[in-house]
Amino acid sequence: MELEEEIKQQNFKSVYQKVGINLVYTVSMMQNKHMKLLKKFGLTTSQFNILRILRGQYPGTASVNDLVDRMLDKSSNASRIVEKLKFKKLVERKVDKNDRRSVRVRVTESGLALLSKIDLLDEDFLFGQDCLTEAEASVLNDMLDRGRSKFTQ
Amino acid sequence: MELEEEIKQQNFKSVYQKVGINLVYTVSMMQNKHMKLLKKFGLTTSQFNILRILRGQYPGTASVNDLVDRMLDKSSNASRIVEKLKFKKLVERKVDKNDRRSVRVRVTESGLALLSKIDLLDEDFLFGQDCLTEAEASVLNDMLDRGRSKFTQ
DNA sequence: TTCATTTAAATGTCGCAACATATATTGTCT
DNA sequence: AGACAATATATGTTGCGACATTTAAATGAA
Repeated sequence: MELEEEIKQQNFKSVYQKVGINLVYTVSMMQNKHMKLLKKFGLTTSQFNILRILRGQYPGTASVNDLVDRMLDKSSNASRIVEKLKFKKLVERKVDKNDRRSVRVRVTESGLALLSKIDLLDEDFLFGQDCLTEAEASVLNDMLDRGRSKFTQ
Repeated sequence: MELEEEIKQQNFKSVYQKVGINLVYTVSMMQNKHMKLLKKFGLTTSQFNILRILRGQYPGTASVNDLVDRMLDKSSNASRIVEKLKFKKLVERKVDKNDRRSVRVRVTESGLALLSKIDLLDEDFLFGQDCLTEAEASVLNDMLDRGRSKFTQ
């Protein structure tokens, strides 16, 4: 369905304004649906993102600081999120021997198992071949990269 | 800057996965920056969205239900958001004469004035001609429309 | 060594969003 | 009319995110 119908707004000032609203609206729909999926596994979006970053490091570790850097939604609460994941035994923490201010976080076996269960369903949240050709997807990535340049602080 | 650098992740499973992450990341950057602008005017994103919808109806009104329907981030708290806007004298409320369950909400002069101040700065939050040609922007809108079809409930 | 500065993480506080439920009014069926 | 469902909004509760502050440890300069 076209955006105009979905949000019951007929006129945009420009095609650029429409892109802006379309981006926000589309991504918020994606995220809402994804959130509902994650909730079935007892995870919030932030918790899931952190687990995924940790999987990328496995069997190595990441510090809380690394996590903040790499999170899509940079959150100042990373340490509390890690705390919750630890409570669920999805990650383990250990003070860094070389720098005792720092904490090394590693995803557990059980965390990896949970992630791979979610992986199976996660494909559904992508614009896939049914929506875009690979070439189109590349173009889209490029446009996003160009657009994002305005927002890097 | 390319996504890979920004989030310090080198490999994606597919160009489609990269599109997904790119969308989330780019929109979250847009929104963060927009939020900071709105905060200077004492508004949250939801409050701003509601004001804009009401401007679209001006000098007419919208019910709380209309607002929920048209909000980009559908919120069950629309009535409390309206309450806050009323407290700031940016909107006024009146019980519907024909259906006394319903409330008619209208943006005030002062609300419109605030919106037009924000309008002046709002252009900066768009992918503009500096990023995309009009033709590209149309293609982007079309791709988003196609992608979004997977998420309509 | 000592003291200020920087860095990493944790914590306190506040407001908003999500979800469930309540209240008031209207519509519908018999 | 009376009972019950449907609709529109409001409200109670809970948990998370944003921001500021604190604690602890490392670094660096005098």
